Order: sequence, then structure tokens, then C-alpha cells
Amino acid sequence: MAEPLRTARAGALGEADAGREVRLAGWVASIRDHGGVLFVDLREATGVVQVVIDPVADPEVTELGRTLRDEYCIAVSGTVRLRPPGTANPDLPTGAVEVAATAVIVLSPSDPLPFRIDDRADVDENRRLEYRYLDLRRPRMAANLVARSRAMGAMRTTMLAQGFLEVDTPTLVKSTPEGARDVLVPSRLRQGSFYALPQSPQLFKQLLMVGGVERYYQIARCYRDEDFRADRQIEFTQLDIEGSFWDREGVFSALEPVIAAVARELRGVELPLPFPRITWHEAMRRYGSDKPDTRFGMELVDLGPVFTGTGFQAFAAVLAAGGLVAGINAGPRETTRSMLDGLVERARTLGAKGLVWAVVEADGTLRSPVAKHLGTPEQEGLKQALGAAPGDLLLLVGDRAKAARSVLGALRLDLGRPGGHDALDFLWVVDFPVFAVDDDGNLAPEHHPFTAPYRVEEMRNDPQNALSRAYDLVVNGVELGSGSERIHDPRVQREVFSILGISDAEAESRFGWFMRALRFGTPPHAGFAVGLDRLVMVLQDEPNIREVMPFPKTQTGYDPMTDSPSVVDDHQLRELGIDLRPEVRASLAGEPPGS
RNA sequence: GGGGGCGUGGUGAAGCUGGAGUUCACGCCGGCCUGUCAAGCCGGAGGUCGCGGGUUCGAGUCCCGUCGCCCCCGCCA
Repeated sequence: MAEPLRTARAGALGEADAGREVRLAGWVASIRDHGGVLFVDLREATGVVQVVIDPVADPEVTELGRTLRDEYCIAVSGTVRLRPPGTANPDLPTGAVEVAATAVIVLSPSDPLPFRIDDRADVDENRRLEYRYLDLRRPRMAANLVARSRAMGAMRTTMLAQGFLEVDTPTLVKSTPEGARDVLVPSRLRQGSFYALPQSPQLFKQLLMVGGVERYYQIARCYRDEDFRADRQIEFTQLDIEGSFWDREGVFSALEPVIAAVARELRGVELPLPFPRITWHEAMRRYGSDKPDTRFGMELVDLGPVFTGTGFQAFAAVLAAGGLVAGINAGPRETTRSMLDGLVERARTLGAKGLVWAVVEADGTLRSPVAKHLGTPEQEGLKQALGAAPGDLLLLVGDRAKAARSVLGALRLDLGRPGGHDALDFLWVVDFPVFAVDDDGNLAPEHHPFTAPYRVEEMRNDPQNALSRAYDLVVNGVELGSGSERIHDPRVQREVFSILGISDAEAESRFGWFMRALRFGTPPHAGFAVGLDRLVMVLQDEPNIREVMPFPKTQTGYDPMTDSPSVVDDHQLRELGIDLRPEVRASLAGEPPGS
């Protein structure tokens, strides 16, 4: 492409270019003024090259050069030459050469910066977001933008090679109250009515299967109005796929090469395929989590057999009530009183009634607050069950099975989880239950209502044990996405709605349009959605998805750069038929946030 | 809704048991300097210690409240 301001790219210059007359353009990354000779590091997207301004050779250019400041946008004409002997910079890819400037133009000056462009200081994130366009010039964010682009490129290349059709779907869709909270958009032409932004393209991609597309993919923006986390924003991006005449195996075999291609592109590693699989039940039993981090052991062990008939009343009561006593071996580690107290407190905040710790002494005896309640056979059984050696710290929880597992699962992560993401342990978690039991003992659907159960009769007659044809992809304990085989039979769909407590009338008003579509020869189909932000986060070894999103929001959904969301004019509201509630108006009249 | 951490010149930090807005690094402004590359050396400017209240002779420091950011629980079919 024609670029009148430049004939070469800074980062690409090398010894082979010596003698070339070039025009370059970019930003002033650093200036070193020696009173005489002046060095300017010119940075652009491809890299950095040193520009030399020599007052003997060119007094006028030198005069201009002394007015340059950091991050001025400039154009430079000059000659590429080898650096004088002994002055090459081996730390710089272009360090063997420099550009002797014959002309410099300031394309655009820069105010003094709110923070340094290099990565040396951890700048307050609010400040980074306020000046995100400057943050994007910094090496970390620049690299993450490249990684994100290459991830999307690898996805598209691999999907196209597999014969998938990229289809985009609407972003103003019908609100479906179950699941996450919808982001709502008021309608002007139909006052009082609202669109929702899609939580996912779920129903549209199923309709594409009805429409004969057979193999669909899309890199789709999705919206869920729930509280923010390190890995959750109100809007995020998914690689969404769906295939007709597929079962789970079709999904896995289509997706695994995509993930492998992205890992190859960003990490230069070959992932071993196929990914391992684990059932949901086994994941919960061994790791206390439906998204196990399998990079380390420290697995949960059922200690019921050890404590059968125990004299330790707390555990005896748990077992008598049908609960679970389980434990982990946290391995050899320094234990101080405050550290152990901290673990007990942590277990309580996680919802456990208590936590029993035990340290194996050099002579094999157990040091533990409850040691006096445990007989010698129990102590020996405990050590054997947990594979304990002298110095090991053992942690035990007795509670309802679900609570005991989740607490131990969380402690396992606290104590064993690797700090970064050097290793990559992908795995499929399969055979999720149809329903999850919430804390009040009620059944709540674990997936959207278009997920096929293994058997509808089982779903109706034995809901707490029924399994669904749903699966998740997990890497290093991070949930990357989920999918399922879908219901393609409208009678089954109606039955499932009914079991989920959605009446025929309700199903008709909310999903009638979709149920009708299922009546016209719907192929069996299945699909998946991969969280792009999370995948790039892990591959770039970043601690949160904001680092791999160009313009993310803060935990309260605020954008410090644009001051969004913001109050709108009354006439805008009037056009939409919207009046703010009095208490909302009153709070707006008070102090504005952020001041 | 709940728990925790943080908030000090433009940036990042230190500031212990309450005693003058003190200190360090970077940046900024000015000067010196012809081979540096995070250039170096000299000088200078720059702060309502997030905000409000309280305790005290005296608060960056202690207490209460509040706002903002981050992490976690809840929530995320």
C-alpha cells in the first residue's frame, strides 16, 4: 500500500539495508541529547530503530531535533548505515544499524505523558483505562493486541479450512429472562418494549441449522449483565460454532484443531490431541470443582472408610447424616499458628463449618487439634489414605458432600495452584447433571433449556441424577466455554420445558417462534462457544481478561476514558417513553461518582 | 448484598510508636555535555496525603463514614 510518509519500516531494518535512503514515520520513544550528536529512538508498530542527528552534518535538522519530546509523532528521512564499531546494541533487533537523518518533520506533537510508555512501572489501572490509547502503545498491551488478532486469525483460518460458514447474527434480540441478566435496549418505535443484547447467539445458530447451514461459526460479541470478575466483563467475545448431524464427537473433533492452532500461533507449542476427558462427577469427586486445574495433584480423598465408627463426634455426626468426610494432602510445608488459623478462617468463609488440620511429625505422629479424639488405627488409616509422609500438612473437612468438596477444592487451589500458565492442561468435562442443587435444596437447571438430556424420562422421574449431553472445555482451571447436543425434536423440547417448570403457555409466548422452527425438519445438531478473552488471557499468561481487551470497563461497568455509562437528555428518554424513578433522579442529583 | 486489600507532587514507591508536606526513583522545566541506547552530570518547579467528620495541643499516621479501583463470596441457565 502507498505510504507517502515512509518507504521502510523501522523494525525491519538490518545490515542488508546499509546504504539505503529511507523515509520512516513513527513515535519518539526516547531522546538522548549529547549536546552535540542527538539520538532518537523511533518506534512504530514493527519495532524501534535508532535515528542519529549530527550537528556537523546538518545544523538545521539538529535545531529541530532539540525541540522533539517523547511520543511526538514524526517523519524522518535519512540513510541507513552500519553503526560505528563498538556502538552496536545487541539488545535491539535493529541494533546493528542506525539512520542518519537528513530531514525530520513533526507530524504531531505530544503533551507530556500521564505515565511512561515502557512497561517498567505498574501504573494504576484506572489511569491506564483513562488513557487507554497510550496504554495500547506500551509493549504489554501492544503484544496482547497482536496475540488477540492472531488468535482470531487462527480461528478463522481453521474454521474455513474445515468448511465452516461465517454467519453474523443480530445484536438486538428478544429478551429471555432465564439465565444471566439481560442488557436491555429500549425501543423508540415501540415504546415500552425492549430488545436485549444477546447473551450468546444460541437460538439463532440453532435456526441456522434448521436453515441448512450445517457448519456455522462466528466470532460473536456477547453480553451478560452480571457482576464483574477478573475473567468476566459485561461484554465479551466468543468463538461460537454449531454443526448439523453432529454429536459431541463432532464438536470435539472440530474444535480441538482450532484450539491447537491458536496455541501454536500464540505459544509455538503443539498441544497433544485429543484433549483428555473427565466426567463432571469424577471432576467433583477428585478435584471438588467442575473446572479442575489438573496441572497438579493434591486430589480429594474420601475418608469415610477411615472414620467409620470414629469417636470424633463432629465427623461421626457428619457421616451419620449421610455427609462426606474428605481431605487433601497439601504436602510438606512450613506451618505457623497464624497460617493454620488463616486456613481455618478461609474454610469458614468458603462455607465450611470447620477445618481440621493435621501435621505429620518426624516420628509419624499427628499434630492436630483433634489428635486426642483419633485412635491409632484412625491416624494410621488417615496417613495411608492421603499418602502422608513426615512434614506433610493434611486438611480435612466434614460436611454435606457438596459443601465439603467445594471447600476442599478451593483450598486445593489456594495451596497448590501454579502462579502462571506455563503449562497448558486442556480437558473436556463431560456429562454434566441436568440440575444443580442449590443451597436451599432446590433444583435449578445447570444449562439452557435447549440442552438435550440423555433420557427425558430420567430427567422427569429422577431429576437429581439425570445427566445432560452438555460439556465444558477447561484449561488450567479456567472455564473456557461450554456446549451441548441440542434438542431437535419439538415434542422433546416441549417436554423439557414442562419439566423445567415452564408452562405450555409460557413456552409459547417466549419461545413459540423457535418451537415452530423445530417442526420443519430440524437436523440433529450440537455446538460450542469458546471464550476468546479467556483463551487469550491464559495463553498470554495474563491475570485478567482486561489485559487482553482493547477497551474494557472497570468492576462497576465504568469506562474512565469516555465517562460511560452516562446520564442522557430528558428528551431522549421522552422519545423512548421512559421516566426515571424518583429515587433514581434523587441519587443523580447528589454527588456524581468518580469525583 | 457480603468479606478483604489499596488510595501520598504527572507516574511508581517509602513514610515505624501521632510532632513542620519529609524522602527515593522516573517524568517535567532550565543548564552542561559529540556515540548514547532506561544516556550522564548540575539546578529548579510541582502535593487539599481520595473526600467528609471525629479524637488530640497537634493527624498522611488513630477512629467513624463515604467515594473510587482491585481480588473473592453471592450472582454468571
